[in-house]
Amino acid sequence: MVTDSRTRLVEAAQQLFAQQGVSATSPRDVLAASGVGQGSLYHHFPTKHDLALAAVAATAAETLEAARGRLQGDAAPLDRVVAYLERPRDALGGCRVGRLTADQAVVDDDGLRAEVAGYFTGLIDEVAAVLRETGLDADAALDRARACVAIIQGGYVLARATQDPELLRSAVRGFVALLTGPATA
Amino acid sequence: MVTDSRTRLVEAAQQLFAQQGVSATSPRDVLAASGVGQGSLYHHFPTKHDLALAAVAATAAETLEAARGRLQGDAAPLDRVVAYLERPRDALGGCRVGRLTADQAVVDDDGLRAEVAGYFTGLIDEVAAVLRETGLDADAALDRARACVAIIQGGYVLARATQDPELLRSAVRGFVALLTGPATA
DNA sequence: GTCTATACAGAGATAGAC
DNA sequence: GTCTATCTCTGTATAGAC
Repeated sequence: MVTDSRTRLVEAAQQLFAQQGVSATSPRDVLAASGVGQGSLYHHFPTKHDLALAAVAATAAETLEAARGRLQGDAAPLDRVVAYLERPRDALGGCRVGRLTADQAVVDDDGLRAEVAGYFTGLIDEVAAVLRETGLDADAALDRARACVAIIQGGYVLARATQDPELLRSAVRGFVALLTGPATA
Repeated sequence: MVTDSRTRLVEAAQQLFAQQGVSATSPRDVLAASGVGQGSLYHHFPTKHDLALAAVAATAAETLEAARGRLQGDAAPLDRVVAYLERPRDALGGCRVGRLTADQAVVDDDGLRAEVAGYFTGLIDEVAAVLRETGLDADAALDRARACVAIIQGGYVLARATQDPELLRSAVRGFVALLTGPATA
């Protein structure tokens, strides 16, 4: 079965949003990338907003699921968090979800922002749950989980600003050294 | 002496870029905000790119200077870093410089990106220098300085995503607890 | 469901008068 | 140096045939 127009449109939009953001991506761009005709786009998605919502929701869900997979497993809790932090990333591309927070049109739209917010709260909750397994109390685990997620997002910013993936790795290294304590530092 | 057109244009552009980013801000927006006429804009800045360069450079320089001021002083080195991290910030607005890294047009432009990169490398160097005063070796200080800068940038992302300034403060709290060690944690 | 053609606003810039 | 008028291209969407 050939992929249908609707699916191709959403997948093309996801890719373009990851590269250029939502505001900078036009319906025409999506049409060209998907190979679908103009009539089809506006049949499936009456407005650009409808398409954006579908694409952002799909990206947020996929990304959160991947992270959840990594944070679960048999390894020791702290090791799983460190493995999550140190996982290879497309540093120069940036986070497909996090970058959207710089797009004012996304933040100003309740529907789009809810998808982005859901990704981050879901990810933070997951990390916090793993940290609590280490014996940390709930409040400290939440602060520390937010720091874990923030260090990745901030590392992306540094890497993109300097066009040097090493800055993401370096920031993570500095953080992990603090996280694992004097024993490993 | 009344502020001249050129200055008013740059200041208006700085404000608009902080709110909407570079790509999303049109020359017309800048004209309206500055109260200057169209002829003047294109007299002082032949293209939008010229104006963007002037405005981004000004913002990067101002922001870096402000940070330097905070990181110098008589307090103990680690206290100065913590004070820098914990300083009140416009969490929902985001970093005026860092947010630009999500704008592909900025990253793809060597001139604009150089201004953004200069801000971050300057800031990181400053933090690293202060951390070395604590006795940390150069490599560890650099990793840790990058983590400090990244935690702020990442905290902004979380705060904007959830529209809740508390997430920036919480991420910083989690990081500072690790940074100041068991003594304060 | 999909196609082509068309509409209309705004972005970015130029022209030429003052 | 500053003004108004104008130009072209693209973003976003609609119309109506197939």
